[in-house]
Amino acid sequence: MEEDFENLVADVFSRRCTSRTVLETITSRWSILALAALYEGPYRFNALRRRVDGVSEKMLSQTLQALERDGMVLREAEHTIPPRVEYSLTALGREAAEQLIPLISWAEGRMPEVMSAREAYQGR
Amino acid sequence: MEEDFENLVADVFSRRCTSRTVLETITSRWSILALAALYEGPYRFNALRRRVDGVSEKMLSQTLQALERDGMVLREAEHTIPPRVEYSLTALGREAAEQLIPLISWAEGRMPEVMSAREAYQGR
DNA sequence: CGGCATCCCCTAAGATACTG
DNA sequence: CAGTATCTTAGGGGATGCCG
Repeated sequence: MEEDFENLVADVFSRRCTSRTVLETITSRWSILALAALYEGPYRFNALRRRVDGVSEKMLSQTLQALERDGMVLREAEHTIPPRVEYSLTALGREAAEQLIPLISWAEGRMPEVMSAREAYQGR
Repeated sequence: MEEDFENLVADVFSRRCTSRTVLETITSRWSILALAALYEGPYRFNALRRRVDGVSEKMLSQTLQALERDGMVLREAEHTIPPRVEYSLTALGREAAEQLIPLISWAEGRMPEVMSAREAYQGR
C-alpha cells in the first residue's frame, strides 16, 4: 500500500511515483516534437514524419503508440487501400502540448546563450 | 552556411537546429529533476543525490556536467579534505527550471487520467 | 565527500527490408 | 500509405572499486 500512497501524493522526486513515467512519456526526444506538431492540427503519419524532421518510421510509430496509450493522442484509421490514418491530440494531449510549447520557445530563444556557454566550457 | 542559417532561425522542427540539443539537455530524465531540485536552493552533491531519489552517482555526475557545460548550473568546489562541492542554478538555469516546473506540476496533477488511460488501453 | 575509472547489461534508436 | 519485422549499434545506466 505504500506504493499506492506514493501515487496519491504524486511527488516526482520520489523514485517510484508514477508521475515520473508521465513526465518521461511527454518529454522523450520525439514526443515533445510530435505533441508540438499535432498542436498545429491533425496529421497523417507520413505528413507528421516530414514535419518532425529526422524521425524514423519506427521511432515515430513507437512514440505515437506511447502517446495513444497514455491518452494524449487519438488515432483514427480508415481501413482502405491505401490506408489513411489520422493522428490528433486529445484534450489531455492538448494540455500537455501547452506545457511543452513555452519550453520549446524558450530553448529556441536561449540557443545563443547556450552555444556560447558551450564554447566557453570547451576552452578551459 | 546553411547550418548557420538554421541555427539563426531556431526552428526546433528542423533536424539540425541546435535548439534541439538545448531541449535535450534540459529534458533528459535526470536533468528535469536536478533543475527542479536546484530551484529550491543550492545543494551539495550527495544531498542532491538524496533529493533526486533513484539517481546513481554516475548519472548525477554526468547530468550536472552537461548542465554546467550548457551554462545552467554553477559548480563551486572547495579543495579541502573531504571536498565540499556546491551546485546552484545560474540565471539561465533558473529560467530553464521555471519552464520545467509547470510541466512537472501538470504531470503530477494528471497522473490519474494517464493511469486510467493506460488501463483502458490494456484491455483492448 | 565527491567524484572518476572500469566493467557490463540492456534498451533506445537507426538502417534496411517487407507487407496489407 | 502506414506501418511491422529484423538486425545492429551507440549510449544510457547500474555496480563496484579506488582516490584525493
